[in-house]
Amino acid sequence: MMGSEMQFAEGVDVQNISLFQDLKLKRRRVKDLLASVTVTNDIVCTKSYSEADSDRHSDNSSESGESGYISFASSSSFLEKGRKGIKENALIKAESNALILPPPFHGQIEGVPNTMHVGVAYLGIPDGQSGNAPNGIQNLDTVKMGLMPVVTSISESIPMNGMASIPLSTMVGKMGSGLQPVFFTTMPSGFIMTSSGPVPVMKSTVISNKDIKTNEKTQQQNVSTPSVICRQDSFSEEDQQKKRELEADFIEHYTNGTFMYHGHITFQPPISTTSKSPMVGINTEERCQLEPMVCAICNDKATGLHYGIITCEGCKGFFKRTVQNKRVYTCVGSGDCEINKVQRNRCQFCRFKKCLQMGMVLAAVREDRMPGGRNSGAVYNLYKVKYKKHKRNSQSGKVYKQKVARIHMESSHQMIMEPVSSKSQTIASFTASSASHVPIPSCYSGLQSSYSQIRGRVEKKEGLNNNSHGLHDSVDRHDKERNENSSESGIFCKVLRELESHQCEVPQVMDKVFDEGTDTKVAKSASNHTSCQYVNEVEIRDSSYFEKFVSPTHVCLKESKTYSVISELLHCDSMLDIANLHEVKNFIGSGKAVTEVLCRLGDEIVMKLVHWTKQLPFYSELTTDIHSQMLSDKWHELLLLITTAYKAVTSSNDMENLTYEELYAENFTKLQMYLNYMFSKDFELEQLQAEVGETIGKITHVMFRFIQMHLTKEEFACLQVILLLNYTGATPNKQLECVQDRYSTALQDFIREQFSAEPNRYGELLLLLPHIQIASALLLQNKMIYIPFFLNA
DNA sequence: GATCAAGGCCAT
DNA sequence: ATGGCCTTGATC
Repeated sequence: MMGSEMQFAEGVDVQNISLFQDLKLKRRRVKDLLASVTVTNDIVCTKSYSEADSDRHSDNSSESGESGYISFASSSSFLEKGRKGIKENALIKAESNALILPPPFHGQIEGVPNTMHVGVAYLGIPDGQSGNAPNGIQNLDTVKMGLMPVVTSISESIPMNGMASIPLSTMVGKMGSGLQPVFFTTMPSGFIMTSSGPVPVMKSTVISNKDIKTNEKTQQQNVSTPSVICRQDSFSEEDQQKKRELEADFIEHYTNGTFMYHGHITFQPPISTTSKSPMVGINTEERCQLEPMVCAICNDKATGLHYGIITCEGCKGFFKRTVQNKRVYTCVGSGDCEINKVQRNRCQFCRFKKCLQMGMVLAAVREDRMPGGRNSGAVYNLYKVKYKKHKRNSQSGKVYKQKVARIHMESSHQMIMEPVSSKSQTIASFTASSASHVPIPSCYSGLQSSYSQIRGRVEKKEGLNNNSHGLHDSVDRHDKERNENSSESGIFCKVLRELESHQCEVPQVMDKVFDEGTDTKVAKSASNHTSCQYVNEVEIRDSSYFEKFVSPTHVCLKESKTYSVISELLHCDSMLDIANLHEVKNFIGSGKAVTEVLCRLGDEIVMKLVHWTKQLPFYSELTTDIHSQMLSDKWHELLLLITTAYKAVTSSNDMENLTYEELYAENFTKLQMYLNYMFSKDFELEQLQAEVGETIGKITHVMFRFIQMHLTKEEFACLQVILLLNYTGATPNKQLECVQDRYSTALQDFIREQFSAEPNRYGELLLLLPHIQIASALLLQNKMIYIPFFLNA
C-alpha cells in the first residue's frame, strides 16, 4: 500500500495526475479529494489518492498499490511478477547509490525458459579482475561480454547455467572505465530484451537500438534507452530495418516499462466490410445498419466501443489487463503474427501491438479503476482518436447490434502523441484543432439572449463596443444558433432577466449597508441599513427573481453584515495563488514531458481549488456531494476567472492606460513564448493566431474589462463564489439557494456602497461571468485549458 | 429512465 | 489468462 503524502509545495502526488489528465473532473473523484483533504491552518494534507481508492475497492491484490495505475513516475522495482514458480513481486531494489535498472526488468516472464539470463552484461572485465573472470562471469565467444546475474530472488526458479547469483549491490562501483554495461533479460526462444545499447551482437540476434538518450550518467557509460533484440530468422537486414522503423513508436511505448505513453502508430482501421462484404451498391449507412459489429482487432463479434475502438469482450479485457498490470510481452515469432478470433491468444505481443496500432487508448483504462460512467471525449481527443457515435439497433434484447462502427482517425500512420522533443509537434496535436462548432452548454443560452440586450446598453454607455476580436460576434452567432427555450436556472439568468424585465438599473438609492464603527475602509461609511425603501421596492415589484437574488432582505441575510460575509471569503486561502504558479517557471525547461508538466500544474490547481472549497465559510452548510458537483463543473471557469481577474486585483493604477490591443499583444506574446518553450518549437505568429487568437481575444476582453473597472479583491472573492455556486445541475436545494443569495446580495450591497457612482457595476460584473464561462468552455473543449497557466505565469 | 463504456467477477 | 456476463455511474 502506497501512502505518499500530498504536499502542495512539491506539486501533486503523481497518483492524482489522472484528475487533470481526464480534463473533465469526475465528481466522485473530487468528492474523494474533498473527503481526504484536511485543512489545518496552513497545512494541507491528504491521503494519497491510491490509498483512498484502495479503501473503496475490495480487490486489493494490486502489487504495491500500483496495479491499475499508469504512473508517470518510474518505479523503483524492475521486475514484476512472473508466473509458475517465479516469486510474485520479486523486487530488486538498488541501494541508494546503486544503478537503477530500467524497464525491461519490469517485464513479465512468460513461462520458465530453459535458459534465461537476467542480469547485467558489460563489455570487458570489471576493474581489478582482468584475466581472471570472477565467479558468475561468462565470456561469450562472439564478444567479450560478461554476465553478472542479479536476480537472486528468483534464482531458484531459473537455471542460471552455472552462473552464480551476485547481488546488484556488488556490481555497483565495478562499472569502471572501459566497461559498457548493458542490462537485459533473455527471453525464451532466443529473444532478448535489453535496456541499453549498443549491445554486442550475440549469436542469432539482431539488435535494434533507438533513441540514444543523453542522460549524463548513461551517456558516460554509453548506455542508451530500451532496445529490443529480435531473433533474426528469415528476414533480411533491410526488412528488419524497415519493420523496426515502422514499429519504432510502438516499441518505445512497449519497452519503456513505466508504461508512460509516448505514442504509437495508428493505421486506418479496416472497414470490415470493404474486403469481404458482398453489399456492393449499398450505401454506407445502410450497410452499417445491416452488418454486425466486428472487433477491429480479431474480427470476432464486437460488443461496442472499448477504449476508443470497436472490439469484442476478449480484446477489451485483454487490453485492460495488459495496461492495468503493466504487462510486457514478447513475440516468439517475428512480431507480425496474425491476430484473428482463432489465433488471438497465440501471441500476446502481437495482439497488444495490434490494439495500439488500431487506436486503443491507454489513457482510457482508468488509473483509479472507477467503474461506470463514460470517459470524457477528452481522453480520446487527447490522443486524437476520434470516432463517430454509432447508434445501436436493439435486437432481441441482445447487446450485439447491427452496425459497423466507423472509427475515424485523423489520418493513417499518425503519431497519436509525440514526445516533447518532436519538432513536428503542433499545438493542435496536443490541443484540439478546431475552435469552431463548440457547443456552448445549454445553461448559457438563456443568459446569452438576456445579457446581449443589456449589453447594448452597457456598451453604449461605456463606449465599449470592441467586437473586432470575435467575442461579440460569436456571442451573437450563438444567440442566433440557439433556441430560446433553454435552461434558465442559472443565477445570472435570473438576475439578468430580472434586470431586463424591469428595465431597471440595479437600485441606486440604497442606503448604507454596513454598520458604522468597524475599522475597515468599507465599513467606515456603513450604516444600519435595513433598507425599508428597498424592501418596499421589492415588494411592489413582486418578483420572485428579484426577491431571491437582488433583495438584501432575504431571510438569510436579513440580519447579517454584508462585509463580514465578504470578509470571511477574503480570509480563505487566496485563490490568487493559482494565478501565480511558480511551478510553471520551474517546470519549463526541466526536460519533463509536456503532458507531465501540464498534468502536474493542473493537478496542483485542482488541489488548490479543493483546498479553497473546504475553507469556504459555507462549506459545512452544503453536502460534500453538492460541493463535488459544483467543483467538478466549475473548476475550469474558476481557473479562468482567476486568470482574468489577477491583473486587475493585484496591479496598481498604472494599468489604467493599457489599451485592449496592448493587453492582447502582451497575452499573445507571453503565450507564444511559453508554448515555444514547452513544445520546443518556434510557433509562427500566423499559426498561433489561427489556433488561439480568438480564444486569447475572449480572455483578453474580460481581463481588460476587469482592469478598466478596477475590480476589487472583495468583488473578486464574491465573483468566485457566485461562479462556483452557479451550479445548475442539482435538484432544487434550499440550502444552496440560501448560500447563493447570501453572496450575490453581499456583492450587490458592497458595490452599492463602494461604487455608488456606478449603478450598473453589479450587473456588468455579472455579465462578464458568462463570457468567462464561454471562454473556459472553449478552452476545455479545445484542450487548451492549460493556456491560463501560461497567462498567469 | 435508457444508453453506453468503464470495471469486476468467475467459470473455464 | 481469458472472455462472457454483470454492475456501476456519467451522459443522453
